[in-house]
Amino acid sequence: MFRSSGAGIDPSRPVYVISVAAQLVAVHPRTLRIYEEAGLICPSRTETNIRLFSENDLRRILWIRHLTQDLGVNLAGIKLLFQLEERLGERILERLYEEGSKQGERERTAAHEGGRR
Amino acid sequence: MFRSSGAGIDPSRPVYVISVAAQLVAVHPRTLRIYEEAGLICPSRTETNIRLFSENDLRRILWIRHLTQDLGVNLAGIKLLFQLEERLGERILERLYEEGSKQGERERTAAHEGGRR
DNA sequence: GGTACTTGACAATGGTATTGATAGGGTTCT
DNA sequence: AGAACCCTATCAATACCATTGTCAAGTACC
Repeated sequence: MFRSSGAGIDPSRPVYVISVAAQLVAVHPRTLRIYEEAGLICPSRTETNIRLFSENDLRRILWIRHLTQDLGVNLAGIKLLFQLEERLGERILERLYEEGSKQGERERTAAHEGGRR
Repeated sequence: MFRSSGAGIDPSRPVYVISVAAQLVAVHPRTLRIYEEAGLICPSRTETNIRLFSENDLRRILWIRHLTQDLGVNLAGIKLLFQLEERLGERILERLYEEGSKQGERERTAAHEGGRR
């Protein structure tokens, strides 16, 4: 049962070069390089130094986008959150996501576009 | 029943008006009001609506200053961290503080075990 | 009554996030 | 080989955020 989402079954497998990855998450390639400089993502590299992003990388990037665009957190804050998550060894951010989503629904039952890509 | 002298035996007791509190933490009173608007602090009020800050409030403010000035986290990120701490019911931020302070002194102890409970 | 507090508004300064363009050079594919 | 993409690095424009500052009209405390 393989998903239609282009998933090559292994979400940690590096497959997308930066231009493709940037399109998939709808940001500028420049932005992805900035995220990497900030230590928020760490895409694989080919032997010739070309970045390759996995599905996990993309999910992490979408997380960053959610935190920056929807919640207004800056990159320093996100880095701290990621460090925290690593230290605690928990998916603390998922709770925040749920709560964040609930906050959005609370005011009105917005017709909310579930998964976009 | 008098608590012995003024040093603030009860850290939750609201005692400082905004001008004094601002001096104690070396910020502008305007900044403290902004923190309150952002939901980062919640000082007590007198019956006539005057803000009164406790020692705990001051400690929290110093925390905010550390996160913003030293780590570059913005208020949205701090709010998220505080919410997170509340949800988890732990002093997760203290670990970050220790790690933040250790950043200058580490390189020595390779093992980063630490007392996890 | 004078000093300090309240909220609210407006603004200046400096920093961040994002996108964009550019330059010089390497990689991949046809 | 050539086209198209990648690399790093730099400069810049836009828009927003954080902090400080002030000014106004109103209330509280001594």
